Amino acid sequence: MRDLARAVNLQGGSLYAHIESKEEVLFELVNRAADEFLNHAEAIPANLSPKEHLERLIQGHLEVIVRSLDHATVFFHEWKFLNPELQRKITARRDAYEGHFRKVIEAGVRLGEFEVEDVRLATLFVLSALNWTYHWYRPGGPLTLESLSRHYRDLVFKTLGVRSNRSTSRANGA
Amino acid sequence: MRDLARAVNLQGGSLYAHIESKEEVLFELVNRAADEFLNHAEAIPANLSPKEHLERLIQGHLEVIVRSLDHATVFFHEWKFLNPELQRKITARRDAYEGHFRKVIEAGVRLGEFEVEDVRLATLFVLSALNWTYHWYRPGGPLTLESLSRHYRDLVFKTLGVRSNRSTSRANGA
DNA sequence: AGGTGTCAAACAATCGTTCGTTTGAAGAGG
DNA sequence: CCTCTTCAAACGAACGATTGTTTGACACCT
Repeated sequence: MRDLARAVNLQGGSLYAHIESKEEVLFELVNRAADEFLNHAEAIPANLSPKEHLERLIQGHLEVIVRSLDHATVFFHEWKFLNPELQRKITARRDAYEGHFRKVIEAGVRLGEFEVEDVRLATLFVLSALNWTYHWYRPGGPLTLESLSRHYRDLVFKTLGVRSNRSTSRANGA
Repeated sequence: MRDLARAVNLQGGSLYAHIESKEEVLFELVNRAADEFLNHAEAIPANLSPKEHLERLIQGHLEVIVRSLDHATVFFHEWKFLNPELQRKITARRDAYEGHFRKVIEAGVRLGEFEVEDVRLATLFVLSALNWTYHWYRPGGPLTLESLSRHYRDLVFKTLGVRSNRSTSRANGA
């Protein structure tokens, strides 16, 4: 808390003129990170095909992680240190977010765009691959967000058994 | 430290007759978790096909995570709190472990078993999907390790563009 | 006797938080 | 223009608890 205070040019105790407790601040942090993910997902138009929709979900997800590495890290980990009631609020939002992915994959399977044995496991698999990005991606490196998004979109599509659209994956055949 | 002491029926300070410091204990924990992963990987026979080899790697990886959730959690996170020198020892072993996956994927691409644009990114993608398992898998639930391994193996194979072996993934087509 | 392991106590540092006081700017009344 | 009051914001010291670790005395085993 004293570190936080110093960051806004305050004495440790002075923070408590503005906040209730350390936990309240943590919740605010985690919850706003949840906002970032959910806002991206909810801003996607509803009339897209599952493939297009999922591509946007992937882009948004990676964008949030890459552009706000710290927020993503807090979102993925620190909610465990909230009290049970606040934890429930966060996990509810996380489940809602996962729902966006699951539903679009379900729709894709229904329309024959995807071919997947177990939608729940496939959703988990895909989201896992995306989430872990915060462990290794460092902005300013050689890999741009756009390049990462394209590669990961292709990998996800393969994972979900997309058949057509060989345009991008037929490059090197040596 | 007092909690650790109580777990072995000792007083807090008595621990220091056996250990150097808290950091030493943490390193031991993280390093032994690294052992678990590496031992599994190194026990795989060298004469397998890339597909078989990768399947064993996936099985071993998930087995370590599922059977020692706590160890895996510590391995994935707590190494960051070691001093730089000890951190290097851990990341070196992690890189070696990732190398097992990368090399087998490389070999698979070379032999035409896999079809992948960027081996590095594909390796990262696959390992990410596997690693995240510790976030949600809970032993004793409806999903057995064996079932998880099979599903994830199929998903990884699709991700890596495996063409043949439709035996397991042609079950439900309604 | 001589280690070895354990205890209880204490250590300095740090934690989140509280509290009484001071500060400084804004508004009211003359 | 000056005073007086008000009030939120900040200070700085202190709180009780907890942190990792050290110390010296005591007991046990060879």
